[in-house]
Amino acid sequence: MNAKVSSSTRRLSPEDREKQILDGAIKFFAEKGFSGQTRELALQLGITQPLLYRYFPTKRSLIERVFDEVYINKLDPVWTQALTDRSQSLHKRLCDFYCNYSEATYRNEWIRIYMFSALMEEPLNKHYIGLVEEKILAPICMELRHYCGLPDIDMNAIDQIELDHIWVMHGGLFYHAIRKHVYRSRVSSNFDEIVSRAVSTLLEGNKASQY
Amino acid sequence: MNAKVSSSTRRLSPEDREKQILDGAIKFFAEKGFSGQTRELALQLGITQPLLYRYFPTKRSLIERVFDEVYINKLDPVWTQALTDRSQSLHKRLCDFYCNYSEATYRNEWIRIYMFSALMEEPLNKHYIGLVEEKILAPICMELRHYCGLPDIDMNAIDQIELDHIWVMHGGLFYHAIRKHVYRSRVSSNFDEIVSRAVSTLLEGNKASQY
DNA sequence: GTTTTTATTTATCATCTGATAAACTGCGGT
DNA sequence: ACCGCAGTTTATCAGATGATAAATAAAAAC
Repeated sequence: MNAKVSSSTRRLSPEDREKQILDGAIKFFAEKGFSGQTRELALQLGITQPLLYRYFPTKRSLIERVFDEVYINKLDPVWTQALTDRSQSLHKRLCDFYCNYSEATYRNEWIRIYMFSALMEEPLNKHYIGLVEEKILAPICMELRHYCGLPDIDMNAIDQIELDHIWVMHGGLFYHAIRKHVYRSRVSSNFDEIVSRAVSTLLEGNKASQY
Repeated sequence: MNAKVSSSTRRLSPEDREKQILDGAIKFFAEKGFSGQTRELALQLGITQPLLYRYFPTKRSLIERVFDEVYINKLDPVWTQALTDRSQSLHKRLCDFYCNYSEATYRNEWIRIYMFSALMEEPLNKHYIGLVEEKILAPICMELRHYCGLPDIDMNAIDQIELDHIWVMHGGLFYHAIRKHVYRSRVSSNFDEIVSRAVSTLLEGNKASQY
């Protein structure tokens, strides 16, 4: 009558099983947070709980593999280089950048694990913030100055207020992803349009205001 | 030699003890999240764990009291009314509003508990978002239209794109608080200045771009 | 086809954790 | 000074939870 159900209890190669566990763990911890229990994760994977410990010595080690997997190479140097390529209009550069960037990072698992890890004081977060300020926000500050006809000065001279001003747009766009994946609100699906308006507002607003 | 240490084991009136537990629970859960343990909370309060259960029948009930305590009456109707008072400049109205609003809500416990509860799918969050859109963002949309010389139309006609555009500034300012209290980054302490710049950028940027 | 290897499961441990009951102790009333 | 009420603690339970060891079974080796 019931042929042995194909999927669940199949024997996998270690590589496949490890990958399956890791992928499942990403989804699982993104949903439940890191206090989610190993038994529930195993159930969701269709395996027994002790099998997890064949591939990962501790729950903590699995969580750290999750971090590695989710946050490696998501910030492509090509995008950040393109930010400073003045042969394109700044509007286009910023729109292109945020479309690429959001594609890679404004994803359900990425956003939720990021917020969980930040609340839990995981070092991951502080490291990433430093990267964002250095590779994205500071360059945007410089380009915005140039766009507004202000003198270029040394990168080091970018002060906290100026950085925080750019953070408002950057954070505002990031917050769109928070609303979608953390709050699970209904948000406009046309993110490109949101980006385009935010960028226009930033550029025209700053040109008009001239701090 | 050791006089009985004064503070810890003092007998309190039920009202005082309940308040002490509630206040302690707010700080505790804001820090550790709702998976924080009752024994650790009790230790932090300088009382024993079973005493918690004299004042709150379950851990869950304590958490719900924490929600009540942190989120009641933090959105003063006076502020939102002031948003639409056209005898003041829109710039001043928005700055005043965000200074008041941030004073009340961009606090460590508020922000952290809010993010924890959102990740945990607590209904608190969705309720609050609805309030923000209705009482804050939609009115701002209307005022911004007026400021840009666009025709006032029915509130219902505000579409998702328009709302999401305002969300970028609102979320960007909120994100400043996330950076401070969740990421624990160094942020500029002069929040009024950040608000003023963000508001100017929004107003001038939209006037210049005219969607 | 038998043996060997190893992926997977069953059974189990030690500790943690929310919750309860009984014992204890400080304070007010008489 | 004694008694009784009520705030607090000690002792403890039952189920949960991360982790381990032994048993099982499926694939590989011969």
